[in-house]
Amino acid sequence: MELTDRKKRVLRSIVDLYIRTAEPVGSKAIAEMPDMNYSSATIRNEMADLTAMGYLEQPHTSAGRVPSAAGYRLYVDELMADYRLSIDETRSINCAIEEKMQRVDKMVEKVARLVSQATDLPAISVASRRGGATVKRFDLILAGAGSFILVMMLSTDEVVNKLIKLPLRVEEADLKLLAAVLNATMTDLSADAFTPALMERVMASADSAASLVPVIVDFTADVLRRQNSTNMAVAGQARLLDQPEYRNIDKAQRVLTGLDEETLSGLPAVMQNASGTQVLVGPEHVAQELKDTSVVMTKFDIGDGLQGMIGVVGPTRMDYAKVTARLSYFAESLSKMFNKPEQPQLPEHTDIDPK
Amino acid sequence: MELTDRKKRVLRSIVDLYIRTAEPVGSKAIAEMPDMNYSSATIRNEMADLTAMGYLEQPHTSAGRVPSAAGYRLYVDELMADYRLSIDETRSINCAIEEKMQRVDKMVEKVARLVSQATDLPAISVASRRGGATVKRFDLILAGAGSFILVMMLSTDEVVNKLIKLPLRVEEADLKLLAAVLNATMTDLSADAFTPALMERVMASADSAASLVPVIVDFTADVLRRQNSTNMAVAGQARLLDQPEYRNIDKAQRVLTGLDEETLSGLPAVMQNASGTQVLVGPEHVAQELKDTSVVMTKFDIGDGLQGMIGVVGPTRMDYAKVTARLSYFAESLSKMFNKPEQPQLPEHTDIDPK
DNA sequence: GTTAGCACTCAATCTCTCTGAGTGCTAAGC
DNA sequence: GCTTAGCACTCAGAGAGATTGAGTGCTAAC
Repeated sequence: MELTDRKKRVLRSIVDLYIRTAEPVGSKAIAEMPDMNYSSATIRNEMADLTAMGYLEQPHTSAGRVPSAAGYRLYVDELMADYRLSIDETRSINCAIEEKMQRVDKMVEKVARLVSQATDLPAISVASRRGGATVKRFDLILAGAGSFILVMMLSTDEVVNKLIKLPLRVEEADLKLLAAVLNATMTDLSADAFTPALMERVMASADSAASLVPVIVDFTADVLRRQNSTNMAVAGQARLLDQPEYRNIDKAQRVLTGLDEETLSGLPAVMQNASGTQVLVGPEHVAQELKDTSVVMTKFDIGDGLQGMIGVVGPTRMDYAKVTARLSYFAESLSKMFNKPEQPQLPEHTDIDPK
Repeated sequence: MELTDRKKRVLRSIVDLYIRTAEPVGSKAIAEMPDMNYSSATIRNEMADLTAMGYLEQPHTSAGRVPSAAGYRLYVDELMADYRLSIDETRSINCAIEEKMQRVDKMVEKVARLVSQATDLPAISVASRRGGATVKRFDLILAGAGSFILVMMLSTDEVVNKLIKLPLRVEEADLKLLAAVLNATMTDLSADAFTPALMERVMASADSAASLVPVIVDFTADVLRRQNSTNMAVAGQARLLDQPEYRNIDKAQRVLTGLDEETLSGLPAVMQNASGTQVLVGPEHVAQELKDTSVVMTKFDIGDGLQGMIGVVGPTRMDYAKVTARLSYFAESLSKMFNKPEQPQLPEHTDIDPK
């Protein structure tokens, strides 16, 4: 059977209406729409065809039709109209973003909260690092009898440090020597180069300071490994319960259980090679728990070798056009914000962890 | 009317049973309990009295009784039996804790998740700093033409750093001078000492390096302020829906909305002066959204000037004895873990933020 | 190809009754 | 004077029909 233009128009109207009402859509409702100059019987025939083709489903005989996953897919890819953000919407998104974002983890949390607020749905926000970091330079600063500070400049232009306390005397001279050794042997190595063999080699060259080596090597490897880690936050889970499909507690619970950082950790991978805004409809999903939801995600650039991602989780019947529009605008604004010219007066980014 | 011993026994039995069943408790059920050698009629009289005294409530005439907030209060403070953890329980808590916890923010998240798992309820975990930090020492390391690294050792024994890039040449000599000035004027000052006046004083002494001062002063003030900040995580919100009282979506939604970091930020303050495990029953609450829940919280010591806190949010009818027991055990284990003798082989704590 | 008409289906809603758990009160018993 | 058996009363909740109405598929006429 062929998917005529009229069939597409009918399908589109059905999805639109279903998105608004969350109720199965009947032939009469479609026939009565302004641009639809056919009787309900005709629409009924078309609907029967669309059902046969797999774009619609019928909860039970005497109910209207509901879009199937394939129906949504078609809608998202071809049929849906662009949603234009109102000035009010852009303004409220903008001023939400304006606030300073300092640490990455806090930033990720805040972005998640903002996105959730802007879309009235649970939101995810991720910051992940591209590629492996290496150490560009080591410095050691004596800090007291048995303690010194290890400072590492990374290839990402970040600086990482650690106060190391040992139950033995540390001399200024040892540190000087050790720093030289470290800079000679351990710079420009990625995380997986930190093997026991390397450790031995470094210890051999370190001479009288050999006892300090293990702590440093372990720590360095740890930091590099951690550089590849991703930061993720979820916010606004409770908003899911605003959606009529989750008035059913068991459904709601299943989805809410799936809405934590651990279960969602597979999402960034899906976006890896994708660009622009991505819509995952129901069954295409990663996490089992989310099988009757949809996820809309989009990437953006944070700068400093970081890759940002924001996304929204909602019922399969969500207003894709609106959500996509808001998400894209959000992503664009965030990209701009993070990549705007640096102002020398202000710290451009912060490497602290107020433990 | 006097609260006789028998009345207390009846009340206790009612709360116990209600905690188990989540159903209003009738006189017959109490009368049939092993140690209760009275007829249901007698119990009925006692229940009528307890209702008059405000410890019980009646959903409707022909239903049983339900404990009121006052009833729970009395139960928690006086009546409830100690719950002994089974070996299995302690073991599973222990091995959950065993995993290494590295960064504070990650640690807080993980603890929240563990606590939630151990109690089957949504959990909160907080790490907050006691008292104001100061800088003990400044170091400046030249890192390139227009950039240098600022390293600060704090009174908390933490080390914080920042790579500063400026659109001007920086000389080794300037940095030496500046470091001396900073160490002379800006050490041992708490966050609120960082006024514009201080900035001017420092700039005056900094001589040729004066242009570097603003960035440094701002950053330092910022770090010190941030040192007082608290880290909070919430986990397992979805578990709330396991509880029969939250089969009602609207109730569930209200509470879930209240279960985010922002709304709960008032909780730590409540614990400020309290010690041991604290039970907040319903109306005594901070957040409006949580008015028909209870919160059980307990403090523990993380070391390094950090104060930990874990808590659980659940229906007013939660198994206080069990939750309290698990929480206390958890807190104790965490205290032990964080304060165990340092092992020189391993980094004892980490000050990085892999932005 | 389109549409009016009609018989059919079936979830949802409403009404009504019934059931039983639970109560309060009274009067008899220890 | 405390305890208890007994009884009348209340009322939420479950279950059984009956009713409604939105929606369908099919057919025959336009």
